[in-house]
Amino acid sequence: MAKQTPLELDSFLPYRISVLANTISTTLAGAYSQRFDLRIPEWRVLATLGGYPDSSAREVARRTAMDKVAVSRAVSSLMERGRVVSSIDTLDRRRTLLRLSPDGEALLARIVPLAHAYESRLLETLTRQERLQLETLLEKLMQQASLRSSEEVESCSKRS
Amino acid sequence: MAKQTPLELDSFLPYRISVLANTISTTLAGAYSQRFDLRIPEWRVLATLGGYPDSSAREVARRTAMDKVAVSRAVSSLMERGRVVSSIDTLDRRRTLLRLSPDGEALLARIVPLAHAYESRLLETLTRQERLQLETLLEKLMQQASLRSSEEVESCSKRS
DNA sequence: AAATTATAGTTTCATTTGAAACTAATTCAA
DNA sequence: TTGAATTAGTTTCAAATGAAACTATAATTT
Repeated sequence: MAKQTPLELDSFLPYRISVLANTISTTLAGAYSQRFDLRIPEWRVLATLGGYPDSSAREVARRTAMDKVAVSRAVSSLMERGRVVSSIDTLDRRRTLLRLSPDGEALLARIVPLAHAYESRLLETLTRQERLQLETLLEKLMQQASLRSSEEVESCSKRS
Repeated sequence: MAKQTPLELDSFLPYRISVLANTISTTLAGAYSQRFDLRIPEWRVLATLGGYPDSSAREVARRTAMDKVAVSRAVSSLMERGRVVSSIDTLDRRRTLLRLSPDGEALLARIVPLAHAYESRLLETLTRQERLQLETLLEKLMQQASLRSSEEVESCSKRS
């Protein structure tokens, strides 16, 4: 032990969550990325358009918490491969409405089971109760995480 | 609802954890990155060397789950700024032993409270019980996540 | 209705990242 | 012990990412 609590990285929550998330993303992406030639941002757009056809890029960005550049690139790539088709919104010609092509639908239909299987695997060692707890915890953490977290943190550092 | 369960991204666990982790990392990094001219990989190396002086780059990589290239770059940058010093291991001259300089120690001492404050903030809405549950859940999830997750997933996709 | 401001989306450029090749030291095997 | 295989760490190159500038359309102000 050192001066203060020396910050054991292994038990530091932000770090643990980051490692967990990374492991999950990488593992899951590994299951479909090369096989379907689909990177994570594309997968997210695909899944979103599956649920919300005729979204604009902006709407997809909002739903996925991706930034608009990432969405733009993912959409281009999906369109090149014929997985997404677009049409101009006649009411607002700045907007492009996006939807899956039949190919895109088919691809999504193949990946969804993979995704669900992986999710099940993650959850399989949890009891019913623990799954409910997880729900609660994710919600609470997400809420705290996205608060402008600066106040305490800043005041801590102002002096020194 | 569509064909099968259409994969609502908002309730898809891998996605939720990824968004949470991203939000946390970004927020936390925002609190020290520009102020101390320290990026996330550097911060991780710094924190690790604080706890485990005279680690080799390899050891740091293992502890932080970073890859060796990232460690190498972070170490270079920390050394340029005089925050880390190195010495060659006389028993194995391939290895470089790393430790914090006094400056590095001082920097770490300033950031640790910020990190702890942010962690506290994340946890502050959780009851004592929920914190224990979180502990259990993170462990279980991490264990499942890092299993070669392929079996089920692959078998699912082989056909179709 | 002309000029200003705002919004949707793309492109550009600079930075970050990762994989693979590389250098140097060590260990193992014949 | 020489030669092959390992291991530590760095460098190189190509791909991914993000911020800011840019284009085009729409909404607002005067």
